[in-house]
Formats: sequence, C-alpha cells, structure tokens
Amino acid sequence: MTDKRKTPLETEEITAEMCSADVRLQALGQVPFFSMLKSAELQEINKLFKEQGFEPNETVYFEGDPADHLYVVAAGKVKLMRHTRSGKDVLLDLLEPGEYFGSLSPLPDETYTETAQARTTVCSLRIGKETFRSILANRPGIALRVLEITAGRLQAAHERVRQLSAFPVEHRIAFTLLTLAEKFGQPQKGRLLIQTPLSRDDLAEMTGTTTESASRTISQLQKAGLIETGRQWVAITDRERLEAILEEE
Amino acid sequence: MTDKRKTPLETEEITAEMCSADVRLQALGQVPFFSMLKSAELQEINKLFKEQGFEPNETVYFEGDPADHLYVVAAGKVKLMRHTRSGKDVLLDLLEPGEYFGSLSPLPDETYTETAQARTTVCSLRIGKETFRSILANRPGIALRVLEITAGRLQAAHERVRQLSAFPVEHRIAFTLLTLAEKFGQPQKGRLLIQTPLSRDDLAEMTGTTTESASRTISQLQKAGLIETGRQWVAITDRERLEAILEEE
DNA sequence: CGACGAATTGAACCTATTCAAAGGGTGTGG
DNA sequence: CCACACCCTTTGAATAGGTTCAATTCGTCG
Repeated sequence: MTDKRKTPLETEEITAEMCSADVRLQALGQVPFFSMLKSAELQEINKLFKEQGFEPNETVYFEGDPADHLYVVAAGKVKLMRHTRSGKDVLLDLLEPGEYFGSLSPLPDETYTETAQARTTVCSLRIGKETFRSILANRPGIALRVLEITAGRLQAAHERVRQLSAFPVEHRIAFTLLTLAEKFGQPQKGRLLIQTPLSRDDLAEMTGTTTESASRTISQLQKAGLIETGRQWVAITDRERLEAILEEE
Repeated sequence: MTDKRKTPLETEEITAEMCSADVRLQALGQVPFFSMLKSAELQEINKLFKEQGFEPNETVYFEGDPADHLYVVAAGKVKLMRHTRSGKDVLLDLLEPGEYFGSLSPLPDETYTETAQARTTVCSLRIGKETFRSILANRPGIALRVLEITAGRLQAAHERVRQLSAFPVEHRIAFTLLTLAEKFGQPQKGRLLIQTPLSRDDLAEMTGTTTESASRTISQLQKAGLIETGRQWVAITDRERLEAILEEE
C-alpha cells in the first residue's frame, strides 16, 4: 500500500505517551550541557523538570509574557520568532530535540523577548529559572557548556546580521538553505533533504524577504538544478553550486 | 581661550601611562562580572591580565586569526565588525570600558569571527582563554554573570535581525540612534549628545545601508528638528518624535 | 591658507515589494 | 473513494525604496 502523498518528509510520529519516563531521560541525556553527567546525577536533575506537550502550531509562550522558565525540547521541533506591528514575523531559530529555549536570566520581572511555537507535536521539559540557576551555580561544568552554546548562538546571530546587511535575497536564501541542511539535512536519493516542514513563508521569515520573493528565488534555483522542492520541503541536489552563490560579491 | 572646533565631542584624554596599576584595578572593578569581588580577589585576578595599548584605528585582532584571548576594555572605545568580500563592512558593536570581547570558548583551533579595532586610543587587558575558563570554573558567580551578559547580547543581536528584516532605513537609523544614546548619551545644552565619534559611514555599517542613504536620512531628521548633527557627531533634540518613528508600521 | 577626508545632493538605475490573480497539492467530508 | 475546499505556491505587472555613480560643498587639521 503506497503513500499517495508527494512530500518526501517523514511525518513525525509522536504520540501522547511521548513524554514517558525513559523518553525524558533520553532527551535530557541528549542535551549538550547535561550529556557529561553520570546516570545517577541525570536522574536527580530529571526530577526537577516538568513535562509539557504541545500540538502543532500551539504556542509555548508569547513575546512579552513573564519569563520564568527554561525549556528543553524532548521531541518535535520548536520555532522561535519575533513579531512586528505590521504582521511580518521574523523567524529566529528552529530547535531540535536536545536544544534549550526560554529564560536563562534569573532576574525577576523579565519577559520573553521572542515567541516560542510548536511546529510539530512537541514534548518539552521545563524548569523554573531559579532552580536552573542553582544547578548552574553548583556545577560549573554545566554553566560553562551553557555559556559556550549561548556564545555560539550569538555568533550565528551576528552572521545573520551580516547577511541581512550586505547580501541580496538569492544569496541569503542559499545561505539559509545550506545552514538548514547542516542541521536538518538527511541524505536521500542522492540529494540532501531538509527534514523539517519548510514553507516559502518560513523561508521568507528567515531571510528577511517576502513570500513572493522567496518563491521566485526557490523556483529559479530549482530551474537551475541546484535544488528540488515542493510544498513545504526543499532538498539540495547540487551543494557546490549552491555554495558558489555565497562566493559571489 | 575658546576652542575653535565645532564638534561638541569631548576628546578622549588618554596618555601612554593609561594602563597604570591603579587604572587597571579600577577598570577591572568596572567589569560587570568582576564587580562583586572583594578587593583582595580582584588583585589576584588582576595579576592574570596583561595590558596592551592601541592607537586609534589600530586592529586588536582580525576575523580569522587564531582565537586564544579574552579582552577587557580598560580605557577608550573598541569597534567589533565583520567584513564582506565586496568591502562593505558590518559594525557589530561598540564597546566601552568595562566590556569584554574576544574568545570565551576554551576549544582549541578556533578563530575570531569578527575583527576588533580601536576607535580611540585604547588600553585593553587580556587573558588567555584557558586561564579565564579556570576562573569561571572556580567561581560560578562570575560564570553566571558572563552568561547573563552574553545572553543579553544575543537578545540585542536578535532585535537587530528583526530591524533589518522588517523595517525601512529611516526606522533603523532612528532605532540605532536611540540605542546609541542609551549607551553613550550625555545631556548637553538641552539635548542628548552621543559621546563617541560617529560618522555617516559608521551609521551605515550599523544599519545595513549605504553612506549616502544614512546621510540623506540624517539630514532629513535634522531638518525635521529631531536631531542636531555635524561631522562625526549626532545629538538627539526631540527624543519623543524620534521614538514615534519606531511606532510606525 | 591649503589639502584632505567627510558629508551632501542629484539623477539614473535596479532590486525587491506590493497587489492581484491563477494554479496545484492535501486532507476532509460526503 | 471521489470531490471539494483550503492553503500553499507561482507568476505577472506596476511601483517604490534604496543603491550607485558622480560631482560639489563643507569642516578640520596641518
């Protein structure tokens, strides 16, 4: 019995029981800053997290809400974004299992500076920011890992500022596709599929352009044979020529 | 004897002896993540830093150089930027005394992802990244402060991504001026002077536009009476109307 | 005063946006 | 299982905002 759908994306099979005890432990063990912990320690820390599930498109928190939790993605994909008055949203990041989001700062009276939204069915684990801070205060090794990850995100954000400041749409789209492929890429039929739902709209929000411009650029790249694409998906077929676009000035 | 120059900027009086022992201690005490230390501890840490002076426009390090030090600005102003092949530079940050830059990550074989350049005569203090890491590993309080500051910079970078993605030049210039005023603003003659050399070129590099567009926008804001400006300086005269530009969609 | 770098201004050009309309894949309900 | 409705995507044409190139003016410092 063949699937009639044309999308090459694997549907994310996540059920209601996704937040079961062992899945939780596995998810936490995947978190870069917990991965060095011994099993016993991990179990201790596991107890401090509460699980919370979300349906696709459900919002974890809104920009401006009081910020008092830190979240870890256990299963599914989470989108971080900022809004604008005109309704044009900006997509800041797409998170995989093992990545954190939410509030790191222990200061009171803070609010989230971005909106977090489930893009698939999601299981998240969350912890109060004070509790998390005390974990960091007691285990410098973890604090240093968290710092490294945050510093890495800062570099990525700076690179994005550079892209937006200095390069035309085609260049930015190419860059974004290559970056996404590094994170979500899955070899398939001699091409590199970006294994996450990805609309022209998403791409536009990631590159600071409009849906129409993203669509035109994507079509053009497909005609040139650099990528294959369809509704909600993109696969890279000629990585080298795509990278060559980044070399143009 | 009156000054014939028209610039309202104070010239930064920094001499060759700027890195004297007491200036060093004072500078380190100003660093947010050292400010909670007792005097004795601060003296210990002070010994781990080496001083290094720079002339205006001298480069501290280049993008791509091996990254093995962390720097603290003791005196003067430092500019962080990224280059592009086409020669269009992107200004990432302007640092004041007490701010850090350079490498946080202890990983070997890393390179700086931005170029650091002295904008004035500068005295900097630097420390090997492994040494700095051991300070953090032993004093969780410091590590947490560094993490907070880095997280704050990440928020700022995200906001800049939003600005570049969603708003026109005039809006971005207004935003940048207000942000600069918050950091470098100095009340003077009923206006708020941005106390740092600031050319149209700098402004263009900060807002992702060209020198000419920055110039046109600045002229226009001046004609409208929101700012006063001259060669290398800007002062805000009507903050409210400048902020009102940010409300437009 | 003279020279150099910074800032301004104009005009032509171009990229990307906007508005509008049509085409196609997916999943739902009959 | 088919058909319809919805949303995603594509494409076109007009427009606008910004860039580019070029020339001039202005301020600052030697």
